[in-house]
Amino acid sequence: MNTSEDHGIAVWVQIARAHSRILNQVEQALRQAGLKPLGWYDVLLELDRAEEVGLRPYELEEKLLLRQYGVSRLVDRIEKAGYLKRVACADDGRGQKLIITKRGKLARQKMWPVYRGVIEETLGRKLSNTETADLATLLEKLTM
Amino acid sequence: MNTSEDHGIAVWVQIARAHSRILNQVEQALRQAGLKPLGWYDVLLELDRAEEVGLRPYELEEKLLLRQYGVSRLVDRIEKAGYLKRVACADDGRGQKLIITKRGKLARQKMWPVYRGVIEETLGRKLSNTETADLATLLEKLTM
DNA sequence: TTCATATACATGCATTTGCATGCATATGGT
DNA sequence: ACCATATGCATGCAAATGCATGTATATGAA
Repeated sequence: MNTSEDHGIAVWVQIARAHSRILNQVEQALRQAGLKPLGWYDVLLELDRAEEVGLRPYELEEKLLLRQYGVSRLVDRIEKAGYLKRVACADDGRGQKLIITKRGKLARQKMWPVYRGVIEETLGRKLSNTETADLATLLEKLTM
Repeated sequence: MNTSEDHGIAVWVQIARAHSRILNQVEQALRQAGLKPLGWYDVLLELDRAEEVGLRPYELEEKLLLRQYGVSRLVDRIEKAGYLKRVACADDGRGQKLIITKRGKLARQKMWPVYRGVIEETLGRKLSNTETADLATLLEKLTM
């Protein structure tokens, strides 16, 4: 009931507001550019980083904080678009490797400037470089 | 392409991660307690603050950053649960006033300690009081 | 080896969301 | 008063999501 605890709620409320605003802007910009939703970008980025080795669905789940069934079906859609391929996993008969395709890399490359543009514009308008850096530091502590 | 811009993306990524984690925790806690989702709380809080005067749906839309159809249907559900009533608007034939009921107030009161508990625990574990206050200040600048 | 349990992933079904559109009243110009 | 346009809210339909459960392989203990 003291001051610091009240700040806790304030932090959460602001996180939720910031998240909502920024996400809306990004999704709208992607949509207007005829591109895929942000979730696709996240997956493609991780797969791109993983190179030809690929990632297991459960790894994606952990990295992106998604639910198991969420990954399963998101991957379905991205696969149908031809942006990734599912390959049976050599050392685990239950599993599979997700590997980005050429077209997937292309798609991610097209999304990046739109995505980045919105973020920089949104944040740049509101915060100085120092404030942005400070904010990043504090948020990292929070999500560690 | 400079350092400050990279922080911008970092800030966004951390906001998204923090949001995801915290929201999951809150929703899970509410669910386990047999309570309604967080969206219901937000609506009930605003209506509670508005007292017997109530709020127009479009005001809720602005306050909570929801879409028009989102409000329309969320209000449908909350109304069906008996937590609010829709009243034709006196000075605008198109509109209506949303007014919280006794049961709605009760429902919000039950949700609050669960909600608050998760937030305080989640944030308290990771940040000092000073850091929490600083974070609140920076985020407020961002969402202003 | 055999069995119990855990892990990886998929899926049926209900609920929620997004998008586009519809309907009714309000408002401002003529 | 009349019309064009704007505002407030609802809703049909398709897509996405949540939850529970199913199937198959893996792992470890006996």
